Amino acid sequence: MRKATGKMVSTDMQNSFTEENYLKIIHSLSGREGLEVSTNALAESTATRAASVTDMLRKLADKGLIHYKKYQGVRLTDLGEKVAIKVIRKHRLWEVFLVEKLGFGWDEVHDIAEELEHIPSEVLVEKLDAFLGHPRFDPHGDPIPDSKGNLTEPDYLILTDVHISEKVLMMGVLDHAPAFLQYLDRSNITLGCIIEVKEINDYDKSAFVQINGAHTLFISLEVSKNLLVQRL
Amino acid sequence: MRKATGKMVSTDMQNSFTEENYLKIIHSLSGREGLEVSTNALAESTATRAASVTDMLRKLADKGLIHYKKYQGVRLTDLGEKVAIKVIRKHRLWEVFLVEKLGFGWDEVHDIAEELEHIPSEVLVEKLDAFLGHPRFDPHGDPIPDSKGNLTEPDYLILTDVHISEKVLMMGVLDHAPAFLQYLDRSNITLGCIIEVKEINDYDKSAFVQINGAHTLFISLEVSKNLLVQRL
DNA sequence: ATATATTTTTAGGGTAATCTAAATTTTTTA
DNA sequence: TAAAAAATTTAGATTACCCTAAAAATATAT
Repeated sequence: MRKATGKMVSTDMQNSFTEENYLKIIHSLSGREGLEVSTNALAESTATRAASVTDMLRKLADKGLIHYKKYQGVRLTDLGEKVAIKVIRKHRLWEVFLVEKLGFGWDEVHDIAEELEHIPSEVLVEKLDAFLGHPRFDPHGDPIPDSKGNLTEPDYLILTDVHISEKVLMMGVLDHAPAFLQYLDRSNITLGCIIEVKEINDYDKSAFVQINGAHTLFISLEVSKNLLVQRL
Repeated sequence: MRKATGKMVSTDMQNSFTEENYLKIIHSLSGREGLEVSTNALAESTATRAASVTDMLRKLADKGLIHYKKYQGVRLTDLGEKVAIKVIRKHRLWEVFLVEKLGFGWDEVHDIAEELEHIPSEVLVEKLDAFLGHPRFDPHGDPIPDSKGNLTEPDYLILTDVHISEKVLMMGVLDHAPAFLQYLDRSNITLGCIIEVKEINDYDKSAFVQINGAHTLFISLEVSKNLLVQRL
C-alpha cells in the first residue's frame, strides 16, 4: 500500500503501460452501459491480486482517470474514457497491420498488439491509419475508433438469438482466444461468411448450421455464444 | 546499490527494456574493435548517473551478458553481443518501415524506433523483414543485421578523408540528430548522391563541395566529420 | 614519487508496481 | 436480523531502476 503523493494534474501527462492497461480493461468490462467494475474483476483481468488493484485504483483516481469510491467499484471519467479509446484504437490498427500487411493469422496477433498499443506517438497512429486505408474494423470484427475518439459499437446479434432457417452474416467474435479462432478457421467460419441455422437442439442448444450455402456442421452453444452476426 | 541475487542463468531469458538499451549502447560505444566501455560513458549515453550504471553493470554481468571487472570498464560477452544485435536489427527494420511505408522523414524516426525495438517477438521481426523486402540498410545507411545475427559494417570513408577533386558516393551519417539530418535535407545531400570535393580551406577544414554535379555549397568540418562516403 | 584530480564503487534511499496477511466493509444466508 | 461468507482495503514487504553523498581506486601532474 502506497501513500498519496499530491502531484499536480496536467492534461497531457504520460500514462504508464500499466495504467493504460487498467483503463482499457475497465472500458471493456464496464461495457456499453458504463457499469461499475469490481476490484475482483480487475484483479482477474490484470492477473494481479485485489490488493494491487486497490493501489492502482487510488492512483488512477488521483490522476482523474476514474471515478472511485472505496468498496463501490469504478467507472471511467471522460478523460479516462478518452485515454482508453486511444489505446483501443492503437491496438486494433496494429492488429490490422499484422494481419493485412505481415500475414499473421487472426489467432496470432493479440499478444503482439498488446505491446504495440502502448507505443506513444500520435503521428505514428495517424500515419499507420492512413497506410492501412482507414480501416473501420479489426481482424476480429471489432470497430476501430476514429482519430477524434469516436467509437460506435455496431449492434450485432449473437448467433444464439438467431432462429431456425434464418440466414445471417458473420460479423465478429466475442472470444479472441487463439484456440477458438483456430477452431473457426478449421470450420471455415470467417468474417463475412453466411451462416444459415438449420436445426437447434432443444436439450443443449447446440446447432446444425450451413456455411456459405455449402458445408454444414454442428456447433455447441459455447461457440454460438461467441459469434456476432447480422441479418441479411 | 543492490545485493547479488544468485539467480540461475537460462539461455532464453527475458531482458528488460533497460537491459536491452544498455547492451545496445555498449555495442555502439565499444565500436568495431570491441573496446572497453567506461562507466561514465554509459552514464552519459543512458542519461543516468554513474552509480546507477554500476548497479546495472553488476546485473548484466550476473546474467552473463557482459564481461565486467570493477574499475576496468565493460565488454559484451558473445551472448550480450547476440542480444544487442537483435535489438539493433529490430531498430533498423522499424526505421525502414517508418520511412518507406509510413512516409516519415529520416529525421523523425529515431525515437519511435527506440520504442518499437523492444517489442519481443522473433516471428514479428522476421515477417517485418520479409514485408520490407529484406532491406540491407536503414534510412541512415546503417547496415541491418541478418536473421542469423551477422552484422557486417561496410568500411566507408569519412568525408574528411576525401581529397580535392575526388568524387564520392554518400552512403551514411554518423550523427542521427534531427537537426543534422534536416540540414542535409535542406542542402540536398541524400543517401546515394554524388559529392565532389572542390576546395578545402586549410585553416578550418571547411570545404566547398558539389552535389550530383549540380549545385555547390560550403560545409563545415563538423558536417564533413559526420558524412560516410565511398569512392566511385 | 607524491599530491591532486578524476573515475568508479559503495552506502543508504526513493518510487512504481507488485505481493501476502490481516483488518474492515458489504453481501448473503439461515 | 444476526452470523457467516465474500469482497475490498490497509499494513508492511519486495524488486527493478534510479538517485545523492561519501569512500575507494585509478589516472594525472607537479
